[in-house]
Amino acid sequence: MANIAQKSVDTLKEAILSSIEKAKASGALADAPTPDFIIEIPADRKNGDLATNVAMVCARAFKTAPRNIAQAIVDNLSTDGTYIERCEIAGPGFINFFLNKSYYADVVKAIESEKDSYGKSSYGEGKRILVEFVSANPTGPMHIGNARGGALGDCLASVLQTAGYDVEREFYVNDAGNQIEKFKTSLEVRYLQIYDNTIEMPEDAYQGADITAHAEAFNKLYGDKYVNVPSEERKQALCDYALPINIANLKKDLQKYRIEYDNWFLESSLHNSGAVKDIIEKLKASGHTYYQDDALWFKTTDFGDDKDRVLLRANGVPTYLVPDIAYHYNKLVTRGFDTAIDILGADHHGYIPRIKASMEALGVDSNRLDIIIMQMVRLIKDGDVYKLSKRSGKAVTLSTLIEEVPVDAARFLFNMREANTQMDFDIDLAVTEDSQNPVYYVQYAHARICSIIKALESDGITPRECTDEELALLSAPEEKELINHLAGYTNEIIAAAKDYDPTKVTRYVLQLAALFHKFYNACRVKGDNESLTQARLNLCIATKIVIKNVLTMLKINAPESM
RNA sequence: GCGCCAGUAGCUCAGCUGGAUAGAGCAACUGCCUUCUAAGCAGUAGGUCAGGGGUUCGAGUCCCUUCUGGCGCGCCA
Repeated sequence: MANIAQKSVDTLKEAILSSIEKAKASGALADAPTPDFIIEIPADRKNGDLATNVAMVCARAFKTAPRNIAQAIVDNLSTDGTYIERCEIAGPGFINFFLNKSYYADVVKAIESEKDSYGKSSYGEGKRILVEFVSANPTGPMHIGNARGGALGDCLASVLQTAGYDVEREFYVNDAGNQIEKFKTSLEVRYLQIYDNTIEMPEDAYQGADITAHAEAFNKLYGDKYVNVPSEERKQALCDYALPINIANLKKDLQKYRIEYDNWFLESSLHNSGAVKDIIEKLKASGHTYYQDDALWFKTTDFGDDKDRVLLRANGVPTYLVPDIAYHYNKLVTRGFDTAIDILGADHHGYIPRIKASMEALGVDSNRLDIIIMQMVRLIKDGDVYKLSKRSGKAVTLSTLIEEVPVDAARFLFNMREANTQMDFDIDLAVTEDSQNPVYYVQYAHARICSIIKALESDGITPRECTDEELALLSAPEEKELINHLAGYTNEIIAAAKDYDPTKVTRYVLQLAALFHKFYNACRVKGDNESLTQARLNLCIATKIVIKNVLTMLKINAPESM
């Protein structure tokens, strides 16, 4: 798990620090504490491969002009043990550093020796993280927002795994509570309507065609057997029939979308085990509850929420909040995950303070619960907006989406936009098989590399290990930039894990593909110089490994030919 | 009214804890295949970073304010 890019920064930082100490000892710099400074990769390569602002941030502490400090640091700098070839002072006092040839050689060698593992790190220290995402109601099909949440959640889980966390993926099945009651009532009405068409469907019931289909299928199996039994018995029979089918369909659709969960956690299990009742007692014991108007209230205002929330209605029935609290308690305490991540739609953002308050009341550090809010998606087709409405019954479902759009494209496009920005998903773009579609741009780079390797092979040129001197031949700007970008992969994964933002990785691989295409056009692999050909071939292979690793992580195909 | 998210090129969006001349892609225009995949590359053009204040060596980035858009503000989930 070599991270050459990080090593180049770390060794440089040490060298700078000891240079400053040397300068202080000789009196060239004032003997004051050194403030924290950064080493960054400049946007413009003319400003070096690495640059530091150390001289500027020290100006005040050392009471010296930045450029003079920079000069003192450079004068005392020893680059032994670093990847630095030379440096220069520029602008208001930046020190710019240029990497030496062994840096580039080491990067290529590290990728080729680590192969599938390149990019992995131990950043997460094996901490256990539970990522809960989609968790769509089992009362109906999933919609387009679930497609975004699915792609983001699944890829976030993969990123965290790659960064060294112990990750589990989970789907929370709301198979209890009010939604299910509504589901039962809707099924009942549709079933009874088969025998008596004067019965009316309540306005707030599920109007979708899937409910009617369930009722008809149920009727085929049982006929009028459940027409003249008590309502409760009828509803239960209908639900026992339809709910498992719905859950199976959720699983099937998500599998097609390449999402496999470690756990399907049933809300009903929390009721059956008594966990829901327990949690009410625990909350009462915490002293943050009170009775008013016959209802039991949770004083979330004690924890900064803007109003208190009802736990038990006046009729004694718990609100959704109670099983939800029990569920999160189960994640963080019963099962002992270090961190739990929920991915929720923007319409649930008001929910964050109350659920965090509940953890605090129960003595659980609410920082262990991270909630990612995902803004809404609009579906665009033929330049028009497809309005999403679960009510209308003509909502665009996840399964329709992946019938129309290749899964590769859907997963890639949903992973291009950060979760907290609104997004338009353009169906026409997703099905386009040309350069407008970014997923093909990346896949094309991979296929192109495979093709080069094959072409060389048929000319009798097979890849072999290169010496450092041979790899040092990779000195064209296009080659250096490509290698630099390859070197940054591990840190990119770590940054994505740190920010819970898998979309960084998508943009990373897009940039990688662009740099490869530039390299391809500027530098011919096959040539008269055998050493150079081999060095470039090795660079191609390293690039191929990284593209493949990213796409595999995102569960997108990396085709050998296109 | 209050809260959350956003406003950057014609369009879709990057811009990491403040750093050097604000970047990509698409669309438009001009070039590049007798040699490894032209689903590619090179170049041109395109900007008051929504408006206004402030903080400092330095602000797209931080603070205040106004405007615009999305989403919330239930004993629904």
